[in-house]
Amino acid sequence: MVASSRTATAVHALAFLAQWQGGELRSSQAIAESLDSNPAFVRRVLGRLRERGLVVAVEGAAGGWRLAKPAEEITLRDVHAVADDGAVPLPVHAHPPNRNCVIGRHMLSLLESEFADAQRAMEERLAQTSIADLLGRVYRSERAEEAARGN
Amino acid sequence: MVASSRTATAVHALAFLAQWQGGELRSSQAIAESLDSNPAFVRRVLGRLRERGLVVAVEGAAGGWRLAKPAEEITLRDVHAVADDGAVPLPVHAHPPNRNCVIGRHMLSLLESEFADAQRAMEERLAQTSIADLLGRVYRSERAEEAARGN
DNA sequence: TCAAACTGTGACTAATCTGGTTACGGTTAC
DNA sequence: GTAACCGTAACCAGATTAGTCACAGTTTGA
Repeated sequence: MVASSRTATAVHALAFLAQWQGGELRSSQAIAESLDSNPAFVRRVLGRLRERGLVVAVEGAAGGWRLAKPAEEITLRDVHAVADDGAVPLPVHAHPPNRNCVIGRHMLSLLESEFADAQRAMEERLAQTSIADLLGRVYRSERAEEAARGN
Repeated sequence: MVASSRTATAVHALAFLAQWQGGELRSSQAIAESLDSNPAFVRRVLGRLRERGLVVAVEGAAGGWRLAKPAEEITLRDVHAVADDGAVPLPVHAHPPNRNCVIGRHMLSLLESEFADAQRAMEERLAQTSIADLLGRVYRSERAEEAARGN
C-alpha cells in the first residue's frame, strides 16, 4: 500500500500550533522546520485544513497560521477526514466483477458494506483522541525524559 | 490514497472457491472470469494466500485451486493480512521529524501508537466476518432478488 | 509418447499517487 | 518600497497499482 502520511503531517502541524494557546501565528517555515520538511509542502497540507475550518491562515508579512478552534475540539478523525480527503483504506474491486456469476453479482456491494464498517471502526478510534490530548502527552513524555535524565 | 484492491480480489476469489464445499479444484481462468480479470493476476494474488496456508494450488492439467480450510475459519482480517501484506492505512511521518523541537521529539511515537490502535479497531471489525458469512449473504441476496422478480 | 491444461513467475506497460522542490504572483507590516 | 509571508502551479524521481504477455515447469490422459 502507498497511503499518504498527510494525516501525520497535519496532526504534527496542528499540535505544533497548539503550543501557543494565545493563537499567535506561526509561519509555514517554522512548521516545516519541526517536520524537517519544506514550507511549500506544509502550505499545501494546511491549505486543505484551512478550507475546512481547522486552521486560519493570515497572508502578508507577519502572517502565518493558527488553530481555528480549541485544540480540544479537533480530533484525529477530523484531521484525517480533511488531510487525506476521501481516503479509503480498503478499496473494493478496481472494476465491477462479472454479473454472470452469482458471486460477481453480489460481492461488490457486500464488500462495500463490510469495508465501510471496518473503516468506521478505525475512524471512531481516531475520534477518541484530540490534538490537545496529543500535546498533553508530548509534554508528559518530555517531563518523563527530563526526570529520567536526573534534572 | 492509493490502497490496493487485492483484499477485495482475494475475498472474492475465496468466496468463489467456497461455493464448492467438496473442495473441487477451480482454475485461475475460472476465477478470473468471475472477477472479470485475467488468470495471471489471480495467480499472483492467490499465490500469497497459498504461501500462508489459506488456499491450496495443484499444478498440472486438471490442476487448480481450493480452500485450504473451511470457509468458516477464514476471516476478512486473515485475508487482508495476507493479501495486502503489511498494509498500513495510517502511515506516520515519511521521515523522522526534527528532534530539536519538543513536538518533533515525541509526535512520531505517539502517532505510531494512536494509528496502530485505530488500525487494530479496523482489523477487529474485519475479523467478525468470515468467507462463509459472505457466501451465505451472497446466496441470501440472490434468493431475495429472485423472489422480488416473482420467481 | 505427446499434446493439452494447468500453475508459477519474470518482465513489461500506462496510469496514478507520493513527498519534495522551485518559482512566482499576491498580500501585508513596517 | 522592501521584506516576509501565503497561495498555487509546475515539475521531479520514485513507488505502486492493475493489467498483460510470455514462457518454463508440472501433470493428466489419450
